[in-house]
Amino acid sequence: MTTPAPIARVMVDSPLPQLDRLFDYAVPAAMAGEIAPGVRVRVPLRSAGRIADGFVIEVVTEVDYTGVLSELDAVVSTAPVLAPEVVALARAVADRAAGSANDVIRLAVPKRQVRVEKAWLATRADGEGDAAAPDPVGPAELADYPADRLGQAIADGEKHAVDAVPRVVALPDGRQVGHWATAMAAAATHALASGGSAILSVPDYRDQEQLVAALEAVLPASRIVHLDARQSNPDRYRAHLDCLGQTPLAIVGNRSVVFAPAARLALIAVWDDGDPLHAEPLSPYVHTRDAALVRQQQQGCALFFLGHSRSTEVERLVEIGYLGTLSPARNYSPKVVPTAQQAPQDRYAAIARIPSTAWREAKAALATGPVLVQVARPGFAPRLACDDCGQSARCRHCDGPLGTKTSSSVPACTWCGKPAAAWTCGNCDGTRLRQIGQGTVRTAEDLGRAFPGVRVIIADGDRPLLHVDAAPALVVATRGAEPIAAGGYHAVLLLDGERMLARESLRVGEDCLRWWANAAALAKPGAPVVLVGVGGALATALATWRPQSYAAAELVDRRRLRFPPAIRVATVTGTAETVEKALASIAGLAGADVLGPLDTDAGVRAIVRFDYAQGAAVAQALRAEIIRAATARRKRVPGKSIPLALPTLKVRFDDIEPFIE
DNA sequence: AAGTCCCACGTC
DNA sequence: ACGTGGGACTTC
Repeated sequence: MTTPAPIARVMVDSPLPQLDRLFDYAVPAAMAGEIAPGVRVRVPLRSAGRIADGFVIEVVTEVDYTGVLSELDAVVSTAPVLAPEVVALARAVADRAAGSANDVIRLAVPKRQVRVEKAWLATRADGEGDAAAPDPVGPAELADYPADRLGQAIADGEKHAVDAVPRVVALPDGRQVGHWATAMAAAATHALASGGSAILSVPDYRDQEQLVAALEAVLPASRIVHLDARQSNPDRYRAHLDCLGQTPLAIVGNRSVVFAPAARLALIAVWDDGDPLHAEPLSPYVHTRDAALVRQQQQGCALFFLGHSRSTEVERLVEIGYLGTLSPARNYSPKVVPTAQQAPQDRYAAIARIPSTAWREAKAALATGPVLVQVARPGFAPRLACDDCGQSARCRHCDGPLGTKTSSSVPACTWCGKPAAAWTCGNCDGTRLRQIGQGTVRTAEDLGRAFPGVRVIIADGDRPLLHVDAAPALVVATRGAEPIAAGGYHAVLLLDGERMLARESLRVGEDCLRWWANAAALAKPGAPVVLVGVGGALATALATWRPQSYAAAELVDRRRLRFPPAIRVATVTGTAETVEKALASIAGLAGADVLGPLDTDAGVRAIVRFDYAQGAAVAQALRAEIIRAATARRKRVPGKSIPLALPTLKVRFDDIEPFIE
């Protein structure tokens, strides 16, 4: 009996939507021993001359294709770098967003590094990886949550919104981290102890630093892997290869870590899912949260969304019963003091725009420890305007807004950085500039005068700072860049609430609450957190430490207005013709409506709104239209022989940018 | 995207 | 009758 000839089903790496599917190739006898799902191959495409890269997805003996099969051109390497569970995830999230699985795979598999790969293959051949017993892991205690609840949830593969404890804790080695990091690390130990991996996604390197520190306190270093954008490509590739092994690992990283290989996955935990850094800016724009939800469904692992506040998306999932909630065993609310703008009593406090309550709290706290001052923007004067007509000053080169970085520096563009030496107003020909607003630098200078003799520390994008000590100091930081103070801040002043709320976005409210809650969580227990100049529902939600109530109220509004995430949206951009056809293709679907189309700089744009239940149908229909637009014959302009550019159609799901309240 | 086939038109 | 150039078509 002869064994049937193997056929490799290959995902060809191409940006073309019509090629985003499997192609079947005969496997030459010489390659039969080398191919397996996940290996990189080179394949002929269309004609002998053209060779494309691809991944073997399956090896089968029978296929539906009736034509003559081409043969694989070459096996690039025998390392199975594209894991089957990653293929399934890429396909599913791409389908959900009417995008290409290839685009997701490009995010999921780092660029090949030959040396790194050879070294990995060599250790694998030795049997080293699997033969050596992995360092043992015991489940760490999840103090502050009801006994065993989180551990049980992981064992049972439950899905939860987890309310983080707003405290700073000291690790055994003395490092200070947010309590959330220790909770996430402890959850990871439960996953690993049960024989499964844990994927831990955080928005930025600052959070990653805390999480890694917390993990190192409870896990052997051999069980921790990081995969993030700041790594060099060889490091990233090495980490990727490590994830392919059989040893359960804690895999830490930023948004793309949800696509890391992890065969026996026991837990996905996402920290602060409302942070915009969790939104993937590359097509098909899959958010960490959505990828995590899809992957949980496919692999049946536990899923936690941890946060000091709650995104409206997670609140929706809680309300429909898709996610449960896990809260700390007792109340850990920070002591929040909302303060309307009051006339400051101290002259210097007036200059520094600090109301008297805040000034008194800061002064008292500075006797014993550090005080955090959160502001909206970095630099000295974040914005400049014409002193004559008041119009915002813009850059001559790129039209970006001008600002100054220090009290003495030349005004410069905040986008392109070019100095604006001899500025004249585009509106009235005025030449004098007026400073608008106060950034970290100016606030620090003003506070230095209001609190003479006190050490002032600045932390913002230009001056990153992760930690400050427990000695008295004024720490002026932009939102999201706040350092952790040893033992917690003795007072926290949230200064620019009004300014932050002035931003035009559907998410201002939840963003502000997230920024304030994350800053409040850095306070020492019982230390005052003064929210300046903001009242209403947001101030109440922060003061009562019930951010989920705010999210729930926000969701009520979004339902009334049919705004995301009450419904889903797809932004459809293209030519008048392609957009019209795309809209026609979904016209019959119940629960879908269309805003537009209207003309924009990027072409004709329409926004489709639809219920979650219609998501698959909408995505499928729009995907078909994308392929149709990409393969449509070029049309000839009557009378001319020049072909028009290919008709294009772009579709982006769940982008809230177009929605402004 | 890009190689190949094919048809139409042009020239001898 | 034969050459060639631009488009349409397809990718296992």
